[in-house]
Amino acid sequence: MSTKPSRKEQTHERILDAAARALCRTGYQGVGVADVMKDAGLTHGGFYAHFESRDAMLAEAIRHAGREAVSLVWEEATALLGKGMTPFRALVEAYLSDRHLKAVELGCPVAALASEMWRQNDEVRQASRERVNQFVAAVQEVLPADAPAQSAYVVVSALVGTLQLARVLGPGKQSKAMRAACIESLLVQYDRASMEDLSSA
Amino acid sequence: MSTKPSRKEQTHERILDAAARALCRTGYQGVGVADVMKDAGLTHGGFYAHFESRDAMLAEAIRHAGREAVSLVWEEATALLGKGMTPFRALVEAYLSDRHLKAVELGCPVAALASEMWRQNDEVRQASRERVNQFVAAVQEVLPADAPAQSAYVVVSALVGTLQLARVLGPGKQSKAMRAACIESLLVQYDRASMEDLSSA
DNA sequence: TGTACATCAGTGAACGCGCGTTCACTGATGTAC
DNA sequence: TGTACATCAGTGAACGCGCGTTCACTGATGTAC
Repeated sequence: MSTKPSRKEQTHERILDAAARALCRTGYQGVGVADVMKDAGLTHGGFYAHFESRDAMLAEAIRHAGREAVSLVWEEATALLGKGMTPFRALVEAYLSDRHLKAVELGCPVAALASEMWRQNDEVRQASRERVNQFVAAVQEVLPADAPAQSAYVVVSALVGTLQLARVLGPGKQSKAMRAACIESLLVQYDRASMEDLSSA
Repeated sequence: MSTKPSRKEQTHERILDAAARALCRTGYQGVGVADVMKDAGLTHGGFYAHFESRDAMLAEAIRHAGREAVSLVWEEATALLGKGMTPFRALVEAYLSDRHLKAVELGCPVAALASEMWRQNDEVRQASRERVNQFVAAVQEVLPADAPAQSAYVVVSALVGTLQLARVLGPGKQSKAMRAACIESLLVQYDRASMEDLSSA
């Protein structure tokens, strides 16, 4: 079905890789056209053969960053599922794992960008909003069916807020303790079965 | 005790007002020296008589923004206290009020800046960290004494995350509903008395 | 298979612009006598 | 009270720099015959 990507498509992908990383590392305003191209092993002049504008690149980069983050968190969560955790708990623990805390460049763009999102222009803000909604939908998938409406939003807010604060305050014991407290709070609310496991252990 | 502020001190305060507003509106990287001075009714040349550098201004502006936010949220919370709410509930409802949602410029700098904080240089990051810690301390004050350790962090994360997401997704019914869900979740966890009021009403 | 040509991804110099910072200067304020 | 002078907050031109964007060009790839 999918044909082998052309030379240009491969280059495009490399630029997006660099752009998504820069986006999570430096924020929307920190992403420079020349730097991104350099990271992708190119000179800046070729940029406009790949994107209509810097903003168009940002919009694509957010989607790309979202895919990268899903793959990182999913990988971590799969390992935890293997240890017998519920899907909800695996997601929460993977999201607040040491690995995700440190891997800003390949991690969740919502955590990396949330406070800047509303300031962006329509194109970029819309792409950002979609990423948030996809995150909410993913959480919805692993929530018990009888969870109250809007629970997925509450969970996402808690995860994003906690990861952001942990990155500002940490690393250290404080970061670890506050992430653990967030996990416990979410399990108490939405995954009683896991909590009983915890307290009996 | 406090003497009348000098002309220069008054000017300094006007610059900080403008800087704090710009900071919450545009993020760290969006704050321009010339723009801030213009907003304060001055020309850009005088800037370095007031601050050693742009970063020094940012650090002061965060502290100023924190004071502004405390005053806004406190004012809103006081009104709710008058209606008989517990201090905890008043704080949570004030923080997630329509007014705070809309008043980005005068609102909480943690919500406005959290995802950018860890990227700043030592001076600015340190000032930001202190603001976070003061927020946590304020929440600690209104939490029941028997709340688990780290609860204040969990509450702050939830509040900050929710306000950020509400600003990206809203305004509209969705924003209102998700804020209400966050409030309910926090009351269930940390203010059972208020929750019983709610369910009996 | 080999040659001639068209296509096209990527190069690098150049552009206008806004930024943070510096500095010689101005004009108002306040002090000394 | 009035004059002369020192202080100092604020002005505006200038600087070097990095940014997003444009464009004429190069050199490699692929196609036609």
